[in-house]
Amino acid sequence: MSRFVNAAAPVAGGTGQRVEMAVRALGYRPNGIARSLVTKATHTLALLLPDITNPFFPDLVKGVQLAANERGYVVLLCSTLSDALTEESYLKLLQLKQVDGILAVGLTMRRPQIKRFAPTGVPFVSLDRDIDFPDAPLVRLDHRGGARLATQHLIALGHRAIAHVTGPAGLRVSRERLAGYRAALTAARITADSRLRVTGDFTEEAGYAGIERLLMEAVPFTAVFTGNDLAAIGAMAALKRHGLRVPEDVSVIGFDDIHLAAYTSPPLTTIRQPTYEMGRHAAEILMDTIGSVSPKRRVANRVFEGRLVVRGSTGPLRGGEQ
Amino acid sequence: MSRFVNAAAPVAGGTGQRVEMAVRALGYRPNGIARSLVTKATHTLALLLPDITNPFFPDLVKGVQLAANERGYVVLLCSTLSDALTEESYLKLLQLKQVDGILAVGLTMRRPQIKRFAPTGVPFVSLDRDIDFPDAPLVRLDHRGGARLATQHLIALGHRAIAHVTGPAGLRVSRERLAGYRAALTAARITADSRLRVTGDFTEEAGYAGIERLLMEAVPFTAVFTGNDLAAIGAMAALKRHGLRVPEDVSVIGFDDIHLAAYTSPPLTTIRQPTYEMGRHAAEILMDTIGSVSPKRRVANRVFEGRLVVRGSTGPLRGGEQ
DNA sequence: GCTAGACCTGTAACCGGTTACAGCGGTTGT
DNA sequence: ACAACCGCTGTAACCGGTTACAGGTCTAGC
Repeated sequence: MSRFVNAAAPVAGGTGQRVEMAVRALGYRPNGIARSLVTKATHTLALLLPDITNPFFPDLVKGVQLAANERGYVVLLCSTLSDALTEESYLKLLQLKQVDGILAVGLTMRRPQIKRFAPTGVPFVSLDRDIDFPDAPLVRLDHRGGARLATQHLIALGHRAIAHVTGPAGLRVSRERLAGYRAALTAARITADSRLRVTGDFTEEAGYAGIERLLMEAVPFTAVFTGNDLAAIGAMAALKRHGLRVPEDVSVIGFDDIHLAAYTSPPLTTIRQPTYEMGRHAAEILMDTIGSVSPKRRVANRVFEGRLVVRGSTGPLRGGEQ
Repeated sequence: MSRFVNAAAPVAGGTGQRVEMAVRALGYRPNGIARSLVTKATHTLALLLPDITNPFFPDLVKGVQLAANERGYVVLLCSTLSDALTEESYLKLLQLKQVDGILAVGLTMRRPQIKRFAPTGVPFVSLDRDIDFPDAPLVRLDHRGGARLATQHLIALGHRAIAHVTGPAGLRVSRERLAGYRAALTAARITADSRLRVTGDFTEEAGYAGIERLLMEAVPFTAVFTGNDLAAIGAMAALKRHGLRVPEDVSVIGFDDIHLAAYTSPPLTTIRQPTYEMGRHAAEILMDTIGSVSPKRRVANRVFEGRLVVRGSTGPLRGGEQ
């Protein structure tokens, strides 16, 4: 039977035909569970991410998905809601389900929980993780570099009073983007004014609120670099609401280059993150480590670079005061 | 063992402790595959959809996901790319993997393929399917009603020359929305001008191209109802590009109410589709039919209604000509 | 003509759980 | 004091495949 369906061993003509007839007659459907039990391979990858609703993720999921399918793998989607407990319970569930590998984006678990999981030996790769996961390759974006690019772009346009709406406090991504922003400022000999920095959380609401707060505190600024595109969209809405034009009065630059960034009004200038490629790459190195007999062959980490995409939301500093 | 981990039968105190110690000492991890082999339940749902990248889907996925998790199910995501062959091969793969149930959005498979799959008896529910799937409950939106609502809104604002950028030709969804558009026109005694109808495909590009085509052909219109929000966003970009203001010169209404509709400029008036709830509901009836011993208890179809969400992209007809 | 080897087929053990059933000690009722 | 019964524990069969191994034919070589 096994020999037949998998064409593993040569089967003489007559026998082959007989088996085939039996297969048809009985309506035989192979059972992958039984197979997995003995082969110990489920050809299933798990993808853990905080929330599929974040427009940043679908492209990544697609990359993972297509790469997986090409090699006959299937992907299990898990929404962690950025909750460490959910993450941990998922991890436990996934090893119960015997997935062949796990791919996680933005884990928030703390070290003790990781320690508990790490020894299980399930191949693991993380995307943009926040903390150290032993022996798991990491694929990530150079957030610092990207943020520097964004800020430099604004500086090149003549802006000096550049505000920054950050991502959620405590996330490494937020810190790195903030660091890039500061680095660019310092390099241009602009002293960073801490009043120009407001904490957000990567949502439109936070972008909107961030601008309102800056306006309320009456700190003058002519440009804003938001932690991501969603926040930039919220920021533009808030600016418009207060009668400020983008980019004439205030330039806005985001981060991620989500699909819709090209269709806002004005179209959003941003830092493009090669999301699809990152997902694809991550899935591929994961499947590579699954296939390899020696798990010791550590795959190197990989960092992708962001790219500046100039659209209509940024413009040169105007002569007058804001 | 089984008795212990599942607390199925009473276990005397002493034995319980001994087992627990052994579990710890040996680092025992239960194997769900072996369990599934005998119980014939994998606690896995599959969700087939065309392309996760379409902003309409993430909310739906989230609904499915959360509902599934609440009952201890896990979801397998499959991108069919709207390709009948991919759909069929996925279906085959899924029954190999012994998923407990399948949830499909917008299948494009033709009847013979369905016939081949149907007898397998895997619980199935479809969302917005295009063709008949025997004995599978269907959850869908009343697209016709929603489109009517949208068109009526424009009519109520005084518009009479209302264009429509449709969805992909051949999709039932497109036809139903078109039918709703026509029904509203007829009810208001406006004769539908076929030159005002242009075929799109639910993308920004199509919305953009649709407007350009209308403008090029110089058919006067003061309002546009696009097949979905993405197309509306593209349409607004095209209008702006040609110096037309929204909503002063042309009103635009979309369909779906994707997350970003509230943040376009102007914010998009649209028909809200309760995507999250639909996903949740679909997952729930699927799990219900899995649990029920008698598969004969057909769950009734369910149709959700769209709701008009008025934002800034529609306004009253201005006095002058367009 | 006989033996070695190649090649195919049948058989049985095994993957790691669940479950039906048998067995055993202890308690209760009379 | 004995039988009936109850509750817990041990055992073995089974889920549906894969795989190692032991035959059994058939051909080829000497």
